[in-house]
Amino acid sequence: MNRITVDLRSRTPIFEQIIASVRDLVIRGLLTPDENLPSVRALASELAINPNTIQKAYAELERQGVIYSLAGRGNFVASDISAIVAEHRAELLEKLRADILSAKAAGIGDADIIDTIKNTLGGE
Amino acid sequence: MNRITVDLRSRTPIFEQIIASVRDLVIRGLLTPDENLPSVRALASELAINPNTIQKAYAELERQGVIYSLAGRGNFVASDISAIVAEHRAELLEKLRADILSAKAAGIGDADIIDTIKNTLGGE
DNA sequence: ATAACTGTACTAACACAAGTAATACACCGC
DNA sequence: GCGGTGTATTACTTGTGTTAGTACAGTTAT
Repeated sequence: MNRITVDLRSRTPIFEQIIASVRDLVIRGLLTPDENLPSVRALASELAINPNTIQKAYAELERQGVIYSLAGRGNFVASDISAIVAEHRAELLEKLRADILSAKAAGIGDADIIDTIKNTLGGE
Repeated sequence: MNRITVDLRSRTPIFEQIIASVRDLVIRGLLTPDENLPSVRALASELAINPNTIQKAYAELERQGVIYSLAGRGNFVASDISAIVAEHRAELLEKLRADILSAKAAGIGDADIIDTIKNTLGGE
C-alpha cells in the first residue's frame, strides 16, 4: 500500500505504527527522496487521530534521518536514503546472526539449521 | 548459572525475567523434572521482591506446562519436559525462517545471507 | 498586508495497562 | 496447632499513550 496506515485496534502505539509505516514506505521506494509527506494536520484528519500524535512520529522520523522538515513548508523524505537502507539491512543480518546463536545454544544441530535455511531460500 | 536471577534495573518486567529464567534453566536441563523449586516466599525474600511477583511468574509457568504446583507443598518442574523443549526449538526455527524471509524482502541477496550464516556457525 | 496554509512548542488532563504491594484465606505435613 | 506451602483479592503507584487546547512562527499565494 502506497499510503500511511494505522490500526487503531492494535496494542502497538499509533505513533510507532506511523514511524514503521513511513520507514517501510521509504525503504521500499514507494516514497521517493524529497517527496512531500502529508501535513501534520491533514494526516491527523485523514486518520482521525490527534495532530500531536503525528507530530511525535514525524519528529522521531526526523531524528532518525528518514525525513526532514521545513518550517512553514512541510515534511519531506530525506534526499539520501542510502544510509537508512543500509542500516536496515545490517539490522536484519544482525537479527539473523542472533537467531542462529540462539538455535545453537538450544542444542539445535548445524544440519537442522542449514536445512531450514535451504528450505526457506529455495521454497520461497 | 544454576539459579533464578533477575536484574532489577532492567526495563523488562521482573515476572517476565523469572519466567524466562526458569524456562531457560529447565530447557538447558539445569532444573530436572519433578525438582522442587524455591517457594514463593523464599525466592521473593532471596531476590528482595514481592511474593506476588513470584506467584505471577509461577502461575504463568504452570499455564505453559513448564512447572506444576501442589497446594501446600510447593512448585515442581514438570515431569515431562520434552514437549516444552520441542516447542522451544520449533519457535527458534520459525523465527529464523521469518527473519530470512524479511531479509529477502529487503533485497538482500542469497549469497549475503549464506555468508552470514556460515560465519556465525563457524566462528562461534 | 492578509489569508491560509505549514511546522513547532507547551501545558494539562485523561485513560489504560503494568508492576507492585498488602492482606487475607486455604492447604499440607510434622 | 504450628510453620511451612500455594492462592485469591484488592488497591496503590507508575509509566505511557493519547487527546485537547492554545499559542507562536515560517512560507506561500493573492
